[in-house]
Amino acid sequence: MGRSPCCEKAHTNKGAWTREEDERLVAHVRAHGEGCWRSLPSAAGLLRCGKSCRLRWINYLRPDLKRGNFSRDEDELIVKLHSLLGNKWSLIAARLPGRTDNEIKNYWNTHIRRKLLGRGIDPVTHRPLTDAATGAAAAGRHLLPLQHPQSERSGDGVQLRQQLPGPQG
DNA sequence: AATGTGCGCAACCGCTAAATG
DNA sequence: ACATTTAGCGGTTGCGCACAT
Repeated sequence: MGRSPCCEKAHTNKGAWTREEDERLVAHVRAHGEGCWRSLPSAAGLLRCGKSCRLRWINYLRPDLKRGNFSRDEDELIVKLHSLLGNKWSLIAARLPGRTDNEIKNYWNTHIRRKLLGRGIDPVTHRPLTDAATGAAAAGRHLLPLQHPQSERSGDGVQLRQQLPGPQG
């Protein structure tokens, strides 16, 4: 049958990573590369799920991460890309070197989304909010999810790449 | 100074497409 | 062709900190 299980269900740590765990993960990836996440935990001596290791590496430990505040250019680029791609954070992150999809997603939800709402712009459609929608947004209710036709999962925004700006730097 | 509240970030959860036997 | 697992993605949650009361 298929592959062997992803990770041992028992004896896996959860929650915040310790410094020692980080060091083990970094050392292992440096030595062996970002290969098979499934076998990485045992090979690196970590009591973590491979999925957790991958997330930790991509979002926090990768050496090419910028970290720190988003520049105004990055801010504007995220808004522009989001208007074209919708919540395709990985695609947006691919256009922002040194930034991760998780980081951009967090930044969007905590900063940009609020900023757009403050300007009376719907963060989903990037269009001016109607009075009714404004009321709903102000009340913190769920707006109807609006699919960006170009950003359907199947299409993956491939066609869009022609109209998108190139990677920064 | 103590308590309450909101925000930001890291990590987890659940799902899907792709890969594998 | 099918069943099963992996890798990756997006949504959500929970903790810790800063600020307000």
